[in-house]
Amino acid sequence: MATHQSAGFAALADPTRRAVFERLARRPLSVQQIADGLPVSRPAVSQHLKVLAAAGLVAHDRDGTRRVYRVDMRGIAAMRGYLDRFWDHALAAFKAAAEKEETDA
Amino acid sequence: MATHQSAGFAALADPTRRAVFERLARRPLSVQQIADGLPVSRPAVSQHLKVLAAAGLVAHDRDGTRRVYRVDMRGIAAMRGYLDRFWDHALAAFKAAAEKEETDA
DNA sequence: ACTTACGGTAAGATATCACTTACCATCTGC
DNA sequence: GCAGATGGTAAGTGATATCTTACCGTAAGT
Repeated sequence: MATHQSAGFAALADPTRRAVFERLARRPLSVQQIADGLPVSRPAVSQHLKVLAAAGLVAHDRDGTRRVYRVDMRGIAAMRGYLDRFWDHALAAFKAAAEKEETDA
Repeated sequence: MATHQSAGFAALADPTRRAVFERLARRPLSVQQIADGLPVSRPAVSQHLKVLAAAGLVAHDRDGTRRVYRVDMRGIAAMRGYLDRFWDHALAAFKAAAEKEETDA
């Protein structure tokens, strides 16, 4: 999973798909409800949800024929973990460089 | 910048480009050095670096005719900030749901 | 059983992306 | 000034992504 990061970043790279994700973050919605709020067709929304689900960023519950989608924390956690690694590393390198600068001066 | 998140996610969505970024995280490298360690041509690396730079994920210093690229913390910070918003929100919603579940039971 | 609402999937068109080779500009050292 | 090294950019190509319409399956209500 740690080597599979493409899915998450690719999922949030598309503006329409990120809009879907952001709306689900506000509150769970059905497919139709998402489509109503966006300038794309319902099948397009279904396809976006498929990509988001594959990245672990959304999940859904059934309610009759409806599917209520919601954000899935696991995907967010994976992406945060990936970025945190580089953040920590870059921060450590920055601090080391700053201290070296100070010692040299 | 906060509404311009596509650049960062799109930049890290491509496996080759993410490989470039990860190598720069280990240590600063010239364009040629990056290309030597990857199965793509040097111009391809230049193009990837352009995308990463536009997303604020890398920067470079001059050393004669060479350009030594390094990671730029600002881009990482922006992406972390974006994800953290959703993380905090999802975590709060999860806790609220868990407590409600407990109250109902 | 029939109708309606909901939503996933297929097929196809257009746009965008990542890569290549070719070319050009800049800086260094002789 | 010349030669070599370094790297950005242009043009073209093949692959991929996103969208559309059309179609099909499933669940609920009458």
